[in-house]
Amino acid sequence: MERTKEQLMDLMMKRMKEQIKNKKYKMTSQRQVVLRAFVESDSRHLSADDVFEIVKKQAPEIGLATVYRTLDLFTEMDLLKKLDFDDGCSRYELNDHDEEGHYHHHLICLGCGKVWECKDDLLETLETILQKQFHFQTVDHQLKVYGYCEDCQKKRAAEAAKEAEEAAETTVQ
Amino acid sequence: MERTKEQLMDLMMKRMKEQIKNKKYKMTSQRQVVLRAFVESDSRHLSADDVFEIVKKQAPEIGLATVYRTLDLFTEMDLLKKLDFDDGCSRYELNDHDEEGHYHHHLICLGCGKVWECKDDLLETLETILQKQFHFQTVDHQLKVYGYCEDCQKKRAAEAAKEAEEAAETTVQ
DNA sequence: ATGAATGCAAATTCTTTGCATGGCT
DNA sequence: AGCCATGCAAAGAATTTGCATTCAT
Repeated sequence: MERTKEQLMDLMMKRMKEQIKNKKYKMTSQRQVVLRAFVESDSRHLSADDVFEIVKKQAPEIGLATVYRTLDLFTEMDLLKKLDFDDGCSRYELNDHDEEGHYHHHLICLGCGKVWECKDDLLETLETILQKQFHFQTVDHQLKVYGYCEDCQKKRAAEAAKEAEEAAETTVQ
Repeated sequence: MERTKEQLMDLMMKRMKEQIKNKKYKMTSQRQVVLRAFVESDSRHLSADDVFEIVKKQAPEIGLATVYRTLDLFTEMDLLKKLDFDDGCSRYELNDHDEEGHYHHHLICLGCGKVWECKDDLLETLETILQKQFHFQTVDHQLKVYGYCEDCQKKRAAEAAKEAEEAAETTVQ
């Protein structure tokens, strides 16, 4: 069950390399260093600037813009998850989805802003459980559900069909 | 069950006036106009700039800064709820919590960005229900829970006690 | 009359972009 | 070689702040 940081780094690197092969991306030292920042860091939720500060130690010449671009890319690659804790900047966490579909939730303290995590084995009477397990006094919650509405599902299906068709033509040629 | 816009406006105005009495706030025409923007608007989730554009028609001299300050104030007063749909700005909605504790959730389409609302009668197998009721294909969700951690609960309790004490002293004098 | 609220403009903060240069593949 | 990725600086966008003035109480 336990996994060392090296093993995690290897796993994430493997996942990055898979995607780099498929798509037209390149492996760069900057990208490795950014990924490592997340694996090594003790704090789970890093902002672009947090990452920048960490990464400058290993690669002093790196630019903040590169960090932003890398975070975007990793999010698109599903290596990271973009989060928002209402603290004025986007934060990111490693997306190591070991158990499929097991999200975790974020408890944000209105007093000190600290963020706690809780597994989602339980979407039962949420607040009762938060109270019991975390002694967290819930004031409010906001659930955001991301996905595709009916229209966009159709659009995407149509696009996928068209792409498949084009791919087939290319192969024939 | 149905409520006209005038009734809603009256209700919200009443709630504002209550708070203005208690605290040291003042009733201004700008604040009324901003509140009205939310009551009258057909779109439920307004950004600061949306509000600014609406409100300029009624009060052309108003400043964007005032809109921001008013939105903050209303949020603090619990008249509005601050939302975040990942579209680069904060949005606000009327907080008319008729049925206590009945939140609603936001479905954000990854394709077109449209936002849907669903009542929270049901925090059962979420995705199944979203699929059935909204034909919404869930890809991911993010639940944010706001409240107070154990430490802050203690701090707040202590502060409340101190304030009560001071108030008592003042009364005695 | 007093202090809170406003409008305006400048300042901040986070993030993105343009472009010349460097570095994977 | 080709072209993606980088660094830097400038641009953008959302939000906040300072300050003189206005306005509610």
